[in-house]
Amino acid sequence: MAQAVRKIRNETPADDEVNRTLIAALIKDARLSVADLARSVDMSAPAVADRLRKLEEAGLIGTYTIDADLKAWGYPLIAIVRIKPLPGQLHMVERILVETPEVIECDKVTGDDCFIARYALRSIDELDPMLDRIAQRAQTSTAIVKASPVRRRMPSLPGA
Amino acid sequence: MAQAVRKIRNETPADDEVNRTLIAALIKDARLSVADLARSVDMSAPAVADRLRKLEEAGLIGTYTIDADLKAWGYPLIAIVRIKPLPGQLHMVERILVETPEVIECDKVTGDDCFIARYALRSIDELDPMLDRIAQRAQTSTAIVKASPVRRRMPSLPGA
DNA sequence: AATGAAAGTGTTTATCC
DNA sequence: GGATAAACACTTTCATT
Repeated sequence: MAQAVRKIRNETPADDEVNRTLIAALIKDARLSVADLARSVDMSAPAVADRLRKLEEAGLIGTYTIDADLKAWGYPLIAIVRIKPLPGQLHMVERILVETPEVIECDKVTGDDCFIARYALRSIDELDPMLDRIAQRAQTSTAIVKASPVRRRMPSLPGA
Repeated sequence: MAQAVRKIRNETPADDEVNRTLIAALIKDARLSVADLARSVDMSAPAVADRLRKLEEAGLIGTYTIDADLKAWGYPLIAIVRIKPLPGQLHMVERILVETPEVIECDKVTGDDCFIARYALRSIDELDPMLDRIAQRAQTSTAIVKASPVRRRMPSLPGA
């Protein structure tokens, strides 16, 4: 009975303490072996491998990837730029943003500004040339990141 | 001679075609076995394991982690909020941002606004309550993400 | 949905080049 | 800095519950 109720409410595989533990462990170290993960939740390796497969299918685990400090990659400066394309220039501006490797993230948003882009820069000297690429096609407003009180993180898991 | 010159210019381990291949492969799938990575660059597994260790030490590989679509986690909405704390409220505002799990990224920036925060929201109904937490302490300006032309990515590797 | 056992791979250390 | 070999550990499949 309680089992049936639980099943109905269990919309995603993360609505389960074990799966939340596995995901939290993989956020910290995506290369942990299935054997290690299994030991940490006191289960067999095949059972954990099966859970991982289901978490991947459900999208709760999207991809396994690496993170690195941009400073170590030679990009000590981050700029956040609000971009308001001039009439008729929206598609061209978007294309330039997508094709510029220094643009490490770009969102299209509601409101007066249309795009918010994050640039990784090797030095402050790169900022002007970078913005010149869209200066004729958009109004821009730039902020330089001085500190990052919250580094990229995932929010609480569903059911946590 | 050429070897010596190359050594001098070789400031980081990524200034090397093999290492760039390894990093690119791990960005796509951080769980690739050392054996698979070794085959992809036509080297032995111990040699590749040694390179990974050095890339980790140099910070070019920071952490192995997972990425997931926030929709699959139950957060279909992203808001980007510019935050200008009222006089004397800066530290309290920063503390609230850090302690709010829905704030998945927050940068302190130059210019008129002080913080730029990214919120993951379960529904549009969550937006007002979320901003109310800092409304008495800061002026805010909110944009809702409609699309993401550039999803989080790393810029070009040094030497690439 | 989980376990245990077995076969196939992968990892790691030591040694040598 | 890289290769090989051997010991050890992990992964994956299958039969069972």
